[in-house]
Amino acid sequence: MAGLLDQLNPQQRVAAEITEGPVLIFAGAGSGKTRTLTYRLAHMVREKGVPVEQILAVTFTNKAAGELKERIAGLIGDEAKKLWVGTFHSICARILRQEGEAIGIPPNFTIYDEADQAAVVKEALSVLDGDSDESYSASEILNRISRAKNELLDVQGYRRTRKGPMDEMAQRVYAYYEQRLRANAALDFDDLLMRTVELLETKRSVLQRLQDRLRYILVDEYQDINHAQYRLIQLLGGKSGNICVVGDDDQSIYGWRGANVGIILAFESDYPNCKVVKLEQNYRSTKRILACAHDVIRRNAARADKRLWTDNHEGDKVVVYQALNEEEEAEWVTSVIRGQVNSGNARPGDYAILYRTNAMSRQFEDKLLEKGLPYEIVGGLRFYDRAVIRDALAYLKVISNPADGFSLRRIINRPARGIGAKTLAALDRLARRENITLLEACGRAQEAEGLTDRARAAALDFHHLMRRLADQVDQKPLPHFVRDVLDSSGYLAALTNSEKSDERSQAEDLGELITVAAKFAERREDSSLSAFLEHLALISDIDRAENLDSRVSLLTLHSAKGLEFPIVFMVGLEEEVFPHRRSMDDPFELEEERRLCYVGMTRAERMLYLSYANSRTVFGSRQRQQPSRFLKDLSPEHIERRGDLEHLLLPPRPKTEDEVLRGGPPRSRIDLTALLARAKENQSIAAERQVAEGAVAGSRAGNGQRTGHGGKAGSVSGEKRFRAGTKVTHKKFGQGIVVSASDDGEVVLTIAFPQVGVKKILASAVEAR
DNA sequence: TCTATGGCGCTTTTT
DNA sequence: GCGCCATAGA
Repeated sequence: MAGLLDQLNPQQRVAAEITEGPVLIFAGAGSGKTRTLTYRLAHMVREKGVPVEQILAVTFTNKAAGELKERIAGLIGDEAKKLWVGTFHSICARILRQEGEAIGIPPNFTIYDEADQAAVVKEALSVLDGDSDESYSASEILNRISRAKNELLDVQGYRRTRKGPMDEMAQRVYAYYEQRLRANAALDFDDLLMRTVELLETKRSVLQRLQDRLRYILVDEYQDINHAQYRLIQLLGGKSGNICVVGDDDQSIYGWRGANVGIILAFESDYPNCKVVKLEQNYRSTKRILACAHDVIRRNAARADKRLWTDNHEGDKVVVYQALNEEEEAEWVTSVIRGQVNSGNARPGDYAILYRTNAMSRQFEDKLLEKGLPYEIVGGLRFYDRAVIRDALAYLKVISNPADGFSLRRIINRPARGIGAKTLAALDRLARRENITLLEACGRAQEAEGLTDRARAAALDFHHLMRRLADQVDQKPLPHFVRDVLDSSGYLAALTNSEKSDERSQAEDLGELITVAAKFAERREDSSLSAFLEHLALISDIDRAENLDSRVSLLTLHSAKGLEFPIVFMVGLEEEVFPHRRSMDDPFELEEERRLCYVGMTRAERMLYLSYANSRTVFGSRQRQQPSRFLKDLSPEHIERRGDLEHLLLPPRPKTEDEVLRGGPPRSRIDLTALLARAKENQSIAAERQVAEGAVAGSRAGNGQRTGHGGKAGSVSGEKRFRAGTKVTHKKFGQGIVVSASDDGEVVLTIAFPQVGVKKILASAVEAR
């Protein structure tokens, strides 16, 4: 049998063969990185005799961890199960559950997510900043605390680095915040890393045990790690020195959350005896796609020296589409998809629509639904962010960790039990005075001062309820227990019996949570409540996505990292959208935006479409947009421009005196003849679509994956069939031409009026002529 | 104590 | 254009 590594190209092979000592692998986009790592690990186990349990692999997402494990299992079989693969956060959580007590962390600690963190910071601000008239934003402060923790700075350390009054306040909040988290036996995301480092730095025996056990360490996406993560790897790998890191500085896109590209660039000086391997052959994209991606990234100054190349086909030109507005952009994107799917050239699962911010997903979702295309949205309005779900989880968190007073506050009066702010304050005073938890204070409510008998009884009842539930936690399978909690707390009943339909739909969300618990219990060996809560805290949006292969994927550019799709649409390529407004005044952040653009483009295998809109609704008002600077970097010979509207604009006529005074129109006028031609183009697309809709009618309802979005029935445009190109008259704006029509229960037409501009108008307000 | 209303600020990106 | 928060009223 030929050696495992014969399956690799020469560079990949080198990367896989060097198993001892520090190794830095620069793996360009689409260079077969996962394949190389899979073979590397299989080779270590199979041919070098490395015991599987001595290997630790760190990936960026849980999904990537699962995939790596699966692929290795394909080469070495069941032994792969013993491999420890996970994200930094999940690995640290596991270490701290097992060993954290050595530094005072109880094993049942709760993980606070961003919303929990914000609640603590807000409390801190109201306590510390109560009388001052300066107000600081909680998110800004939180950001600073997070940065400090990523830099491994505790409150004292942070004090030394602080500069302005904001830091002064942040440092005071930080101190308060830490005290509250500890009192509630809670850790935030950053603590998972920081406190693991603290554990390893202060408890030598723990460090040694881990170093002896984990003799081979592999870190993926090394360009996106922060200082705490860097230190962690340094500690764990400190004895064996077998540290293999993989990354691509051109794909570093998490600087905003403390990641530091400098870390990967400094690896060679950190480990002077390290071997460096570059994987530069791309197997994913066409020559043209790579050329365009290179056009964008080459403008960044600080890059490691490398250049991606490919043997793949030249491919089609990259399409750059100029849309009228965001709605027409979505219309175009989805028409192209519909057309290609109908012609049998592609399946919905081949497509990804990538955007800069989650808020942009909406138009695309609407249009996909309208066209009967199945889709899956990654991220955005998250299931676990819904208030009901957070409440339900708060119950579970209190049961799992009775010290968690923040979660307790959330639920103590939900459903209403007559425990309001006043009662709570009295209980809180008692808890502080007696140095007990808030839950214990409920149990000793008779000692609290200034409470009515009714309030005391309510607090005692609540305490009794939580005690009873806590006693049952290990007696029943997880999904049963979750149901019991929701039942006996009265929470589920209160919603199920509600007269309000939105509350009944919340009850359904709770049902969904029970399903999630059931699935979790099915798949996991450890299906304890605390394992469940940890899982929920540490899975990412992308981990939850299950149907990216069979549906049109909608996701942010950030979420797309590490993925690939045959056909990619990058949308909203406009100044202030992408590059984002908040990045535009900082050259470093601009470089990161550019890398993000590069990451997006290199996701595409066969075909890449880039689009931008002339105008877009931002915060509810219409704005004129300029094409993104990234588009200007593309070589003309590799792109094909479509939908160009510039020539449609005529110079504005001079303002009348009256208009000057009122500051009113004119703006640029639109060339009606040219627009008509454009509208006809849309019309033929629309006609094509109607044929297509006939074919898929019936399979339309319930295509969308995201719950909570009411599915629309398949009406196309109401009784009056307005289509693109129809000439209409409006009593105020005069004559115009329909550009597109949409149906949200009411038919809304986008109409171009030569004198007035483009307006959205109810179909009922115009006459066809 | 709970609920309805209006004002205001806001969106990067996520483990 | 929407969701959160503060405020006022029942």
